[in-house]
Amino acid sequence: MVQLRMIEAPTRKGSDTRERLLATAEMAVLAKGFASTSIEELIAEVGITKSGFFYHFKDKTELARALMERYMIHDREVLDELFRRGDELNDDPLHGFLVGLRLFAEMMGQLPEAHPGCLAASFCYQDQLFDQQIRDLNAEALLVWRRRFRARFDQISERYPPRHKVDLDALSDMASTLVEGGLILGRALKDVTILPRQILLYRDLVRFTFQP
Amino acid sequence: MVQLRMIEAPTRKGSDTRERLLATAEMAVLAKGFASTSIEELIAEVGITKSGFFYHFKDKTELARALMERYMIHDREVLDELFRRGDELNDDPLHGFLVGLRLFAEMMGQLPEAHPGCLAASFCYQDQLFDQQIRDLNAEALLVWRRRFRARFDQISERYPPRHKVDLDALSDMASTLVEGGLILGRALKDVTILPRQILLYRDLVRFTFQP
DNA sequence: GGAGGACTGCACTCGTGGTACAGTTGCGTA
DNA sequence: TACGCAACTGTACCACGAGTGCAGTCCTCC
Repeated sequence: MVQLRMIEAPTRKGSDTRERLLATAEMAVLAKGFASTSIEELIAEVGITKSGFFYHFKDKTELARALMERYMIHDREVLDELFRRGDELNDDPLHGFLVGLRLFAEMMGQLPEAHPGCLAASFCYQDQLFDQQIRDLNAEALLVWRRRFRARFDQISERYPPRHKVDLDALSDMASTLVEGGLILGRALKDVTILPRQILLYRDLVRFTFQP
Repeated sequence: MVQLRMIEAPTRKGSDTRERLLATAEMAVLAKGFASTSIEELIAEVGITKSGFFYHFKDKTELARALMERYMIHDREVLDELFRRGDELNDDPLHGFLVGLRLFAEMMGQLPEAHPGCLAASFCYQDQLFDQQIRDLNAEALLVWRRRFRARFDQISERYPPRHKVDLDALSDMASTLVEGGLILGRALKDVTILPRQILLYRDLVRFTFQP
């Protein structure tokens, strides 16, 4: 997936047109939805012609797929950051994770104005517009979160056996659930504090669950 | 808001055309988004002409507003049900609430196939299509949840003072956050068990927070 | 029997996605 | 220095769906 960008990056005099199209499109899609994002507005913003657009994407569907792939790469970086920064401050899997969650909450609170939102959610509520391949990418983007959190909870469970029976898959999914839901509430209520506060509550739940 | 339906209900030979348009539109909007829901498909499904549609709604924006109003009425009924059924089985505010959450989880799990989704979330990710009035309705729909849950947590706190400092507004928002996020995950992963399991985890968090 | 609610029928305009394809520009390489 | 190719531009075109406007019809209740 990363290689995709390696193929087009070193060509010619840079040519970041494709990237600029994708960045512009992502903003527009999160604000109005995919269907209402017109090719005309994208090319006007980026400063190319319609033919230029269809040079980069054979049709609008391919734009959607490229958006999703780009989003997944970025998403993965955010996840890596979450786990890495906590762990480098703390060797213990539980406490490193708790530190990571706190940093994650801070990060989500420091975004400029209302967070733009999540492409996966946007696509999910318009999934009939897309083909199965894109829906699969969307599902995969969420499964990545589940697997990452689940692996961590398994690790934590070894050192800190949970005091009660816990649905660890649900606890793993709760992270993305709260992010998706928190972004929606944050946007609708124009309150950037909602998402970080949800994450801190999640942190409490994780602590209650594992800490002796 | 309820009166709106009283005005049109008793006229003529029933005439449920408007309601059928709204029901059809809601399904379509949740599947494809508002912009991609064509008036043509709605009238084809309901069996009227385009003129008939514009007799009921002066334009598409008014359809959006009517959808939102209809959704809020239904939403409120769901909320009432959640609190009422728990309380009629149990006088204690905490335990009544915990019972209500369990019933709510069961209700969400027994929906036919994948849950259709939430209009508020769909509209939120397409909010630039709508005017301020509709965005305000959308925010209000979410605030209703916050107020209802917050009032209940205040009530519970009196009898069961929380053991740690808790962000009660965040805990209240967590309900709608988990529902919104859970619907997204449930849809994207085609797994109806996700949402009920999130609600049960929420129930655990509430129990841990208040129960001595 | 007439008023009005609930439509139908028709004839438009306009914006946008999408197609097709020929032409242009400028950098890297042989 | 000529060639090739990436990265576009320009033009012309089609189909479809939102939305407008308005005259006409049918049925029911008073």
